[in-house]
Amino acid sequence: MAGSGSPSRRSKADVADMALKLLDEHGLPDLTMRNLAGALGVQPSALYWHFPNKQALLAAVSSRILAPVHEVDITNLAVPAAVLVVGGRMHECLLAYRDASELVSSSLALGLVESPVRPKLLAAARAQAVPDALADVAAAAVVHFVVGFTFHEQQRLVADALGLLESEQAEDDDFTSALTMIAEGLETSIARLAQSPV
Amino acid sequence: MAGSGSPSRRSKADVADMALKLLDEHGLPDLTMRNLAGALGVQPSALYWHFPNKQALLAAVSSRILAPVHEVDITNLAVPAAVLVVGGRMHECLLAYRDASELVSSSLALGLVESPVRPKLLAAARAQAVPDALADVAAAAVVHFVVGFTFHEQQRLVADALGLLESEQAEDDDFTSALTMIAEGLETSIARLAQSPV
DNA sequence: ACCTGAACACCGTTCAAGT
DNA sequence: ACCTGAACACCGTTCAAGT
Repeated sequence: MAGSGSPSRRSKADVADMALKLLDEHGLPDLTMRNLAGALGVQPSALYWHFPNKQALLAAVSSRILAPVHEVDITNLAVPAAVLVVGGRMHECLLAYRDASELVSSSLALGLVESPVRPKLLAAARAQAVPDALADVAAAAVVHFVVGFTFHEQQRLVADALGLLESEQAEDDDFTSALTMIAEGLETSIARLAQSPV
Repeated sequence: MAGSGSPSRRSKADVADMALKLLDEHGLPDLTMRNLAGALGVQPSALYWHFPNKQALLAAVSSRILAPVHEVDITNLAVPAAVLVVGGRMHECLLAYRDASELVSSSLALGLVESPVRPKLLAAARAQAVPDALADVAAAAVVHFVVGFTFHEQQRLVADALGLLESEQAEDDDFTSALTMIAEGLETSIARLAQSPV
């Protein structure tokens, strides 16, 4: 009875929080402006006071999903080890919410949210006197691999839920193996650089 | 005057061809069932005789885009070299049509089209007595990296077209560098395997 | 500052019916 | 075998107007 009589206006953060909740509970296709407005007890048009359009809203949700990646400390790690840690952390973040990889993939591609991997790897590279260019290339390989792999992984989750696939396990091992492959390629590049520096 | 009086029924292939043309000329957002029907001189509902739904249509378009990848011959190459060739060819295929990477990305993730990279790499691996499992992991890394990188690349093309970005060049060098990194990681894995085989 | 109400210009899909 | 016509149940977005 009490607590719903007030006007109870929403903040930008409230809207993004509810969007993340809807994403996780009902998936990206059901995250419509109309459903979101309904969940907030508001008209669809009200959302356009907080965000200029749906893409901007989705970018805000993407930032929330990726936020924990910024917290990892990898400055004292060798660069290949840093690749494994930051890539693994990003993988966890994307798996934490339904359809997160699809959402983040498009936000990243549109340039509406920045990859948390690049600044992390650049910091590690500078602490070890590894050139920025190499960290950039590694960051590109890692972020595309992680997002793409997790996207595929999450789609298989829904296919499994529909009972369409026999679950081939060892999915997570595949992720680690492939990420390790990228890290080892980076190690080779660094070693070659040490022999004939620029 | 002549040539348009006949009923001129469409085949499944005609529909997919026109869809690919529309994709390339107007982009994925404008590739709607209604626009496609209009371009074919047909009612939207007619498309559902040829394809059960839009996803199936898009999968057929994805297959057409990726078809050239099947033609590369890599059986006589070492596996890391095969990675570079097949990855590079896939990159070219995705760049050949507007928004192709976004389209192929979702078709692959939904499992509606199969990756051409995996069978190619498996063939190369078997010819060199490299274990299937390693080729599988490499295929996953390559396909996700290539699709993700090209997706990002194509989004930047539209941003450039809108005059939003100063064109930082060397985009293609970045692709090759990162792909090479994956290939070198694979080489390390193979070398380690040669020292202590299963 | 934050929201309503109503409208605009679209979507994908279904299905009876036509030829 | 291939397509029409009409409908159903949706979308994102805009904008004047309210409080």
